Amino acid sequence: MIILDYKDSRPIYEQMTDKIRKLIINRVLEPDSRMPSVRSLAVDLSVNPNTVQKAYAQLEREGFLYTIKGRGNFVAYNENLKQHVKEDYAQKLQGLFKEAKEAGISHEELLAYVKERGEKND
Amino acid sequence: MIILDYKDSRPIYEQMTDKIRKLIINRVLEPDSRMPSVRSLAVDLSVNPNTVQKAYAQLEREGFLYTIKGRGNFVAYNENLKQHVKEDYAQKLQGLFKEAKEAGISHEELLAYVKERGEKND
Amino acid sequence: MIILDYKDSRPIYEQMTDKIRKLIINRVLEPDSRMPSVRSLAVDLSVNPNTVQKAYAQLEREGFLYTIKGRGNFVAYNENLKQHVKEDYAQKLQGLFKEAKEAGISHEELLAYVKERGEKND
Amino acid sequence: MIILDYKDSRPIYEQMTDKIRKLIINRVLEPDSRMPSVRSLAVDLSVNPNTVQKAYAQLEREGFLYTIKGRGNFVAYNENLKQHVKEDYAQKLQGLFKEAKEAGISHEELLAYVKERGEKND
DNA sequence: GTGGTCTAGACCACA
DNA sequence: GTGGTCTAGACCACA
Repeated sequence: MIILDYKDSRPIYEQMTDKIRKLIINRVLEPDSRMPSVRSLAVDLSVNPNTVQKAYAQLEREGFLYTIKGRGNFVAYNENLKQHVKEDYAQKLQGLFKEAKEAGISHEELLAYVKERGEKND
Repeated sequence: MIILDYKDSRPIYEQMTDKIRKLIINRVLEPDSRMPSVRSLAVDLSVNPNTVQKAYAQLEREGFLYTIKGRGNFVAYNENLKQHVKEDYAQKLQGLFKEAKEAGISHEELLAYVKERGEKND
Repeated sequence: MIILDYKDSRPIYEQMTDKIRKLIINRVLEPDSRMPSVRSLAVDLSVNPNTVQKAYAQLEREGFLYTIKGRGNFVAYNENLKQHVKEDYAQKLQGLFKEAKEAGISHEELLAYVKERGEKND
Repeated sequence: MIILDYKDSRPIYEQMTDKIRKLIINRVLEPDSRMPSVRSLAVDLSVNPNTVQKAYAQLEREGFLYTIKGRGNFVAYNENLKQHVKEDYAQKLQGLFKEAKEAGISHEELLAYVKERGEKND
């Protein structure tokens, strides 16, 4: 269920970590289940094995995967992870609000505007 | 008033466009006032003239500066620009909310969390 | 009656030659009448005298002005000039049609489209 | 199929964008096909890689190319592009007609003259 | 002096 | 290998 968008400006390995992370958080990939091997996933996605390796390493650093040498990569979900993710989005959001404020737009103004926009798109 | 951060991962020319854009939007740089010349700003920031040139060209494309050959670059603020900037932040915010939602975090939950965090930091 | 647009991308001297040329062709500036001196026009338009000089020299080359040393520049209209101008526009138009054709747009298609557009703008 | 004209007053990168744009619009370069790499095209045309880079960046901004870092530049044709190009020529044509009118030449007169000229050249 | 273009060549992230 | 950024420095048109 990983679809890569080559026209996306983000690097491939980042698209992969993002998608896999979501799959883990939303329990689509079950805790302690085995991930596809680097090589097989590389073949499936028509991507360089280096790229898959890079994505797995990144997710391991973040605590979403753990590796057992010779056996493979496994899903490492635990409740703390969701908290980390929340922290992450909270930081990004605060950064965005701070930037907007520097550009003369309060976060109330911005939220009101987004709400209005959202309704149009419904 | 432009300080470059070489530890920042963003390219120098992008840091420059971001800072100058903010100065223009906040009216620190007045409409139709002259920007420092490509060369003088390059010397001030210890940066290559090409890099300043790239930043100025970008800002011209965005409508924040206009250029008169042989004369210099000038601030081109008009009221439409703030609207564009607002649109820009609104889009980013919607993108962030959408992503968070995919990670299992509603935008209400995220905003509540950010509010709580913000109060701690006060 | 010469208004310069500093936000126009064309160089100042070219804007000047274009405007003066039109004034001559349309008989606003009468044949054999005296043009303002380089210096006075430079002052009037808040422009470098070099720039006025360049414009006058260009118009002399094209046959729209003639110079009498120590007396000034004079309007040199004669019927041939209009023909030259017509030739000039005809060439530009053919160039445009040729380019459009290379981009896959016939001149009939283009003219039809412009006509349609024009009616909307009325 | 790209030939540069060093006697042309237009900058090299602009000649390149113009030629490539035409090749894309006319489907000589097929959608999603890979463009030559920045470096290889630079060598082929005996031009600096920065210059090719500038041309590709311009075409990306215009929507004719899309870039995948580490992979290359790809043709991004879609039907909207032809419409944009048509708009572009229509605007130029209207500008030309307006100018000619100010010089005392109606667009009917100009078109008739061009038609006559064209027949001579056949 | 001022911006715009270009070369030669380097370094980096990504694949 | 591939694109993106950057430096050092040159040359040109324009004012």
